[in-house]
Amino acid sequence: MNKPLVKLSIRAENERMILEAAEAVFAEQGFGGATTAAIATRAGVPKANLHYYFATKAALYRAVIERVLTAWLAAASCFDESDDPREALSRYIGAKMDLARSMPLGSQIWASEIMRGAPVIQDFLETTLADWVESRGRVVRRWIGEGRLRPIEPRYLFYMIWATTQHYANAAHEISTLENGRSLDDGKFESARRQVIETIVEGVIVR
Amino acid sequence: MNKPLVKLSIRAENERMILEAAEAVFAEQGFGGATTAAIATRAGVPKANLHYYFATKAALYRAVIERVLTAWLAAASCFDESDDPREALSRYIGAKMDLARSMPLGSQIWASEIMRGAPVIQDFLETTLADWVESRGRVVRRWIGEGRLRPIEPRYLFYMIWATTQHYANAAHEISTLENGRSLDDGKFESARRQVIETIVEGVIVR
DNA sequence: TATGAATTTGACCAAATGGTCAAATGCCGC
DNA sequence: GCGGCATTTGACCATTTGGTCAAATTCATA
Repeated sequence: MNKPLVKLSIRAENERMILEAAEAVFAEQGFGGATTAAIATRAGVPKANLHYYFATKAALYRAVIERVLTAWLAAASCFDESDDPREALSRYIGAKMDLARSMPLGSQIWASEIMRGAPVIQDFLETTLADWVESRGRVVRRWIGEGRLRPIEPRYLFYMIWATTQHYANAAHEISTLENGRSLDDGKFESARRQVIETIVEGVIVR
Repeated sequence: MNKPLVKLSIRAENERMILEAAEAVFAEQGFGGATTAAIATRAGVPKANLHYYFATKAALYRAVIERVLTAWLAAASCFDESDDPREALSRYIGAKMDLARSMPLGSQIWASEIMRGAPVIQDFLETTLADWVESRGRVVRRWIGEGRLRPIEPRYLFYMIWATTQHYANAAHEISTLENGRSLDDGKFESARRQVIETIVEGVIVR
């Protein structure tokens, strides 16, 4: 029998619980600082059970990273939804902000993976990401040629977008400390989102 | 005898070597992933000798963090060197870029400290940083009132500056992968620096 | 150069870590 | 309800970890 929408198979359900716990622990402690015991406890299963579903800590980590990667690709595709620079950039930056909002833990893991020298996602950086930067860089250069964008280096623009949007996930704790101890509610996040889009777009667009 | 400029005291010299090694290991592995053995090896001293100078791993970590904090304060003061928004922002952003360039490891440790929930620097966030944001936020609001800046929330501007500049340290590996495997040379870094300043300033200034 | 303090270090330890295993239990189609 | 598979789990293990210690060595200075 199979009622995936009502009750997932035992395997699927347990893997989901473990992945969720792993995401939280990896995000807060980093790969090195995370322990399988802590993850198991947080998931509410004995450690041996965790190792039944994920053979090693590294394999579990890879599974977590893969989810983030999928989400990254979805957001990246938003860049192509328009040929107008203002609109394309707005959409892309907005999608990245939403990603940071909806997957803060995944975004943090992404950041610390890169700080470690990307041992797991190096291949992704060299292939998919490099291609994306190359092709979207050409689009940006075309806009510059058409006099619609100021003469900028596309990569440095991408870095700025990635950095700023990710910051709302990576530094969520710092931000909530500075916002009277409360994390951004939906309204405040929405104004931050608008301001980030507006500032970057105004910063590069020719009026 | 005391020739501090030619030969530091044994203590000062060894502490420096250990701190340097610790900075590298903490930056790459995070607090949890770093081992005192790895730090000692990198510093070229036996582990027991490391513990002679720094009683615990946490104490060593705190000592490393303190150096970053000092550098942060120095850069922060650049905001006040002018009353003209374009100039003040340019100077501050430039100083932050230089900080990321000159202390990339420290910046990475800073970032992962905040991702962990700032267990060590929470006090700094609540006092010094909150005060800085409050007072410089007032300056930004004054500029807005004078019609020199577009109506923005100052904090979101600071977040953008911090995020973008730090990214050049945090994501140094990702960046060098995207720059044909070579890390930014002085010339490229200088253009990135210029573009970051220009984009943010143009993004918020009223012309 | 004698002396007390600072430094060095190999050997050691208890706790924590990632991971294993085999026995027990649950589940499901027949 | 039976047989075979998936799942669960406590006990266990080798290695690594942060940290200690006491004996040996070096240093500064009187």
